[in-house]
Amino acid sequence: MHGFVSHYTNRLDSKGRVSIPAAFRAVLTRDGFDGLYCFPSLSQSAVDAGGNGLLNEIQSRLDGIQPLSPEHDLVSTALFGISEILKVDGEGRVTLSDTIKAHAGITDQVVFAGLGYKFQIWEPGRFAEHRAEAMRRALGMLSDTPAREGRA
Amino acid sequence: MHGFVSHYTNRLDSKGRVSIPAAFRAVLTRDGFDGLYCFPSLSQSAVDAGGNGLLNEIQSRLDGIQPLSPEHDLVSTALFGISEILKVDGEGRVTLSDTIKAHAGITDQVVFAGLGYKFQIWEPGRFAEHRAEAMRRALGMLSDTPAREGRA
DNA sequence: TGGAGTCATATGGGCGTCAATGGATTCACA
DNA sequence: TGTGAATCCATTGACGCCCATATGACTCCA
Repeated sequence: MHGFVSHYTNRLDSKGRVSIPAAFRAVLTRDGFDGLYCFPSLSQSAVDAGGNGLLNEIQSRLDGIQPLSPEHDLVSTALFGISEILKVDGEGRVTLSDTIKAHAGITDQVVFAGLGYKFQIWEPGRFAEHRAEAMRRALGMLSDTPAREGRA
Repeated sequence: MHGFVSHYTNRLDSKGRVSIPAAFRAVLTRDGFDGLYCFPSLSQSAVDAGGNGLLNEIQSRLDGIQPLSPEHDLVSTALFGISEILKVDGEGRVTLSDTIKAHAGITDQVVFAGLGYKFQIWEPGRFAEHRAEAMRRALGMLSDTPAREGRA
């Protein structure tokens, strides 16, 4: 299996730690990134997370922009500056920062949702809404979009 | 990790010293630059800082401009002439000059924000605004970028 | 087919280490 | 000799690291 798929719900403990689902940890390990790269989603109240696969995706976007330009600063601020690298402990847990928790409205539980090259971390209630919305809109997009390789 | 990523908030002590985040220090050490190269951002009320990686980026930018031309003088003045090299003490702290503090509106706290090949130093309040702005505009820039395929 | 045993994951908590911070002492230079 | 800076030392508080336990799924065997 290549990427992050399926979804899992885990709890935060008293120190704010939460276990990354074992299936996702396996992907991160294979990916070779030490830690968990994550940042608030630009358009949703969720957190985008991943490893080198996600990082490469971001870097390839930045490669098209001239360094030292205001545009480059802007995008790299949004993607690198706002991001955080969380350490993963021996048990596969991370501690979410206050910034991240605030952005996603996370309190005591989170949903991990796989999106292939990355995954998202949601507050369970918001994820339920998002999921419903995503299903409706994806249906519309899939029906009038030409067939494309189904990436995993 | 190759570049400056994530962000940190640190305080200035009574002598105006502030600790460079350990993660950034690690990058600077590997980068091999002794000290901290920094200059006021041309477009923002922040300070650009980094090591050899940043210097190389500037140099390669200058390479595209005809030497001895007024344009070259202008750019090299803006990027080299205005810069300062701050000394890093044994604990990994630097003392920001008055010029720099004035430019960025820094008083007692600063945010270090990684932008990959360099990082920026902000007054926390201004960074919060800038961050929100960056997220909004980056979203716009990224979403109408042609979609790419073939991710890992 | 059912039950016991086994295993892996999720979860809880304690402790040591390091980074951030504050202060003091020494040094250089005017 | 005074002023500012650089180096050194001390404190503390967070976080990384380790060990212990619970819980549920799965296997294997009777």
